Amino acid sequence: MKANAKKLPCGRVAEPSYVQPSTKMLEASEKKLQDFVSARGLKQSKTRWTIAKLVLKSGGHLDAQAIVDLIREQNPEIGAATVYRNLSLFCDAEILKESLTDQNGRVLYELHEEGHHDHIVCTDCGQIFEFQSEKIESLQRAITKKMGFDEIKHRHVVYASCRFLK
Amino acid sequence: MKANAKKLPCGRVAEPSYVQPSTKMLEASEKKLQDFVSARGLKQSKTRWTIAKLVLKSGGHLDAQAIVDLIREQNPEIGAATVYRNLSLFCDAEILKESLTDQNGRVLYELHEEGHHDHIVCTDCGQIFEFQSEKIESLQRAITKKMGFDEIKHRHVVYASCRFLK
DNA sequence: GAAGATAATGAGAATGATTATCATTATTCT
DNA sequence: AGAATAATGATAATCATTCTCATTATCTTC
Repeated sequence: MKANAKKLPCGRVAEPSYVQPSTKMLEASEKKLQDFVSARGLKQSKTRWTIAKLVLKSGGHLDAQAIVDLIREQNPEIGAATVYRNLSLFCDAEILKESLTDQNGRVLYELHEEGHHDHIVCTDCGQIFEFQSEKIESLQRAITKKMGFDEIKHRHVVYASCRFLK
Repeated sequence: MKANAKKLPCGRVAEPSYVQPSTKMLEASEKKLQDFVSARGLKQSKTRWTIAKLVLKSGGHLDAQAIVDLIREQNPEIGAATVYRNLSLFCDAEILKESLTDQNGRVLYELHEEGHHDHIVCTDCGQIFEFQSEKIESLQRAITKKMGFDEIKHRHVVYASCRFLK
């Protein structure tokens, strides 16, 4: 069983392509945020860094509410509005992105990494898994182009079950 | 230019695969709703049919609010809550389904037709286009299966622009 | 076709997530 | 240190959706 494979509630093993962000990745994101703040003439804020570090460390795939809870659990003095404000700023800074919606239609945030991937949302255990397929991507690009569009982004989410019984 | 092709705001022509629902389709949906109501021991309601007919005729790709507006424009006496209640019921009855989210994350309803298709949302003109690719579908099924999941449904949405200038 | 049972409705209250407001605090620059 | 202003926290406002409840409409049975 690979290092990042996960034992599912059903007993089977799936291997989420998602991996805990590396130190390198974290540092790159922090630098990106740093640069963004400088470029816009914003100020350094202790609170913002507290939020950023926790969000990055969490690895993403959380909705706004879950992030608010995560932050406030350890920092009850930080207001919910501030968390929302910073999530929005993090997306502008491209260290986070809103890239899929869960079963309930809530947007999930994830780390803004290079390289595109799509998602599988497990409707039983709620976990998010990732998959990549260059074939699918290129087919999709070809179709989109043929129809006269310039693709900006896409969301390809499979809702699937890892039921106990087949 | 084909019958159902649309001239886009940018001047180019795209051909939405979506076609105004046929009489046959509408009748099938109405029968389905009829059967659903009977099977559940619900009652015939004039209001419900008013809503159903307008929604089906609209062809879908509208969010809940837009549907509420559509109904109330012609039937101000119908309450918003009733529209919501019926949209939910229509999904249970499988004459409608929630099958994609627009740029703003709002769920769009569309007619529950046989045969799956994916969507392109134009970020300029807001129109919804459909595409089908058996190749993409089968690749996706294979990947999902290999990862140990049973696919329930998927949402594959391309957000794309038909800008005036390339 | 009246009576009783109950589904359906409309109005408005309640909810829940997100955004806006505003006075206060923190940061940066000079 | 002082001025300028970004950032914050608390809370009000907003907005879509859901819930409540009294009333109305529909269906069944006789």
